Amino acid sequence: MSEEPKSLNFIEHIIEEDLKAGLSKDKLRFRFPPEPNGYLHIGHTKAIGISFGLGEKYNAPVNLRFDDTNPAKEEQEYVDAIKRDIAWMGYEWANELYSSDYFQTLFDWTIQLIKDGKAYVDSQSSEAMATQKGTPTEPGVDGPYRNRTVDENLELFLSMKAGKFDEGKHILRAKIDMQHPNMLMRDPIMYRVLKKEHHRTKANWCIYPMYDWTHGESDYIEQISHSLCSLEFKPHRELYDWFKEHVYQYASNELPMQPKQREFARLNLSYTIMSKRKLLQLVQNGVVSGWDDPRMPTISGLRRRGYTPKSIRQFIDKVGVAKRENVIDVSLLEFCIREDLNYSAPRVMAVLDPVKLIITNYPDGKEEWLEAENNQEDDSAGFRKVPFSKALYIERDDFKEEASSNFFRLKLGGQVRLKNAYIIKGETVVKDSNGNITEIHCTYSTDTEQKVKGTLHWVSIKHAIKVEVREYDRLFRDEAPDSHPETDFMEFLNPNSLKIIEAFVEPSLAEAKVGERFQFQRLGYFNVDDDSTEDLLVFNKTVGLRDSWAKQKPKPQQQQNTPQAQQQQKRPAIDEIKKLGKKYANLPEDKQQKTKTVILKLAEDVSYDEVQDLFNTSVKKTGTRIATVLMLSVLLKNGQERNTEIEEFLASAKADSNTTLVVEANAVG
RNA sequence: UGGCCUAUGGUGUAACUGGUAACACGUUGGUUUUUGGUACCAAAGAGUCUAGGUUCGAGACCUAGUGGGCCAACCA
Repeated sequence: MSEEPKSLNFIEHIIEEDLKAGLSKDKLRFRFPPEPNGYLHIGHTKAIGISFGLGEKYNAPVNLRFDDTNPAKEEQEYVDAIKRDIAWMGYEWANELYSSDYFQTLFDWTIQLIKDGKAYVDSQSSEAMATQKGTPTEPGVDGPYRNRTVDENLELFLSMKAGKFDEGKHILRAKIDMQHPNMLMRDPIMYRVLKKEHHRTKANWCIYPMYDWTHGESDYIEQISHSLCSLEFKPHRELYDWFKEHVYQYASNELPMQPKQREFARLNLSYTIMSKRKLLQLVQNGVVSGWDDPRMPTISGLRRRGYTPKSIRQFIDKVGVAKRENVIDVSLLEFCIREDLNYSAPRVMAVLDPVKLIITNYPDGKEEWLEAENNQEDDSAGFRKVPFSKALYIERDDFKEEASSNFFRLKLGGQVRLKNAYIIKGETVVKDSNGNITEIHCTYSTDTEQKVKGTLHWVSIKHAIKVEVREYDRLFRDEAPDSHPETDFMEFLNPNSLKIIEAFVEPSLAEAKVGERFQFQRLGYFNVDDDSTEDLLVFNKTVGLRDSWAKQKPKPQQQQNTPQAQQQQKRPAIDEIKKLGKKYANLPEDKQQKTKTVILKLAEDVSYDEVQDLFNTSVKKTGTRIATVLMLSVLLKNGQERNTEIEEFLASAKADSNTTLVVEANAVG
């Protein structure tokens, strides 16, 4: 089987070029560097997929390195959860490492930097330092302690390490350039005093290195070839390189490889939030049951919801890697899980919203065990038996007393197939005093060869198992809940994101184990939740089946073409015309006429100044010039006075080689 | 009043050293079907933000403009 040569993303291009330029393939090494301060979410799976994916592609080691330099926020619980999630995704790390393992090396290098006059101790308040630092648009100024002697710096720093100072009294800064246009280069902090116990180094240290100092040097120590991170770290690269190049002077013999940081755009998913801080808020406020609530975009939440590792990896693969901001539609994630489960999930029958169906010509006490195919997509899946009897449940939705011919389900006088069983015909209904249907009566026929349009799923009431089904909707009603500066994301919470249903399933599910996934036929994919007990099975709805019937139902009132309409309204008329004009010359004649009418109409909203800008459009851009002539005709008609600019433009248009342009220009006169 | 990144169908990603846009999701039809699922077939949908330039030729290169993003935590 020949694989299609898949096109490379920009990171793979960089690696290929490095390889071509002489980098030995066995020097390739990657890393995934989470901070253990929260659970991994779907956004992280992109970063994981990129670095571990590269490792698989080039057969290179990938380290799992915990970036644990802030004892105030980090916990062992998160370390464990992160390892569990990455392993579940099916990735294997070469080494489990911690930045805290490098604290001593980092410290030693720091002493050298101080001796070389590249770092100094500052003893001001954080406010004073912030003021001196300037803003993105204004340069900073040097602080009063910037020119301490090497000896003084050394002594102070050693005292910091020895615990002689309280938090906040002194910090160590790199000495770079307070006027630098990149704020990160304005003497960034390297160490702060933190008298906190670290989850690994315990009380060994009371000074802790900052991210920029630690992260790059950790890459360097591990001899990472390509250090991949998300876009917001782009400005850090300059500092990353600064530290790296200085340390390289001390260690190039033992550590010859200088890592290369490259940045990609992080993943955003519509209708979900991707900030660890905000996800923590949902957990702490009890909005969800925990980090692994099936509505959470965390890996553990998706796992509990029934997503497979394969589907998530597939998703990440389809999403691609680039540098522009993006919002992925959740429908792509849903596609990936359906695609996977379609091949692997056994089919069963379950009724979520039951109504009783009595087969009047079926003998009272009789029951039959009929054969049912477990998965028509998988020949090895085999068959099982399902019980059939006189009284069944079917979905309330699957019956209407009367309906048009495009309703393929059961109606009075109509025939329909019961999946894996017989063909039935709707006869009468029984209603309660409110007019609600309580029973449907029908007759059955054993001639299953007949062609009928609809097939329904069902369960035998006598044999069915009562279970709990949890149906989920999106957690937020807004497409981008955390992108509104005015409104807190919590305002967009969907109050109906969880629906608990009492449902009935076929008896073969009695043995279902936690985590097992099924297709409830005609409904969707479900898995057995951790909350299941001996007495009650609990199912999560992972995702519904595609439903082209549901799509037909919404009344034609709801026009959903709003995005385009909005775009056109927002766009200034002049821009719209430019765009139309650009392709004008290449259009067939009938389309040209239509476009012309549109341009003439839009031109009513265009000012002379806007048109004037286009007078010196280059000669070869005929379409734009035709549009300009058309706009001009409207302006002149509306009272614009002729001036020399206009005359010159028209003259040049009349002299053009393009006949359409000449015709339009002559029409203006 | 600065620096950096970015701009391709509705969405996401492609287009090897420049040779006139491809794939996936979604959408819409159709065929098959004991799941209104799956599978299969087909269609619509962008001419690559705008302008200028280099070139025989630009989505790609250069310049400017515009839109979007990031940068002022003793967080990572």
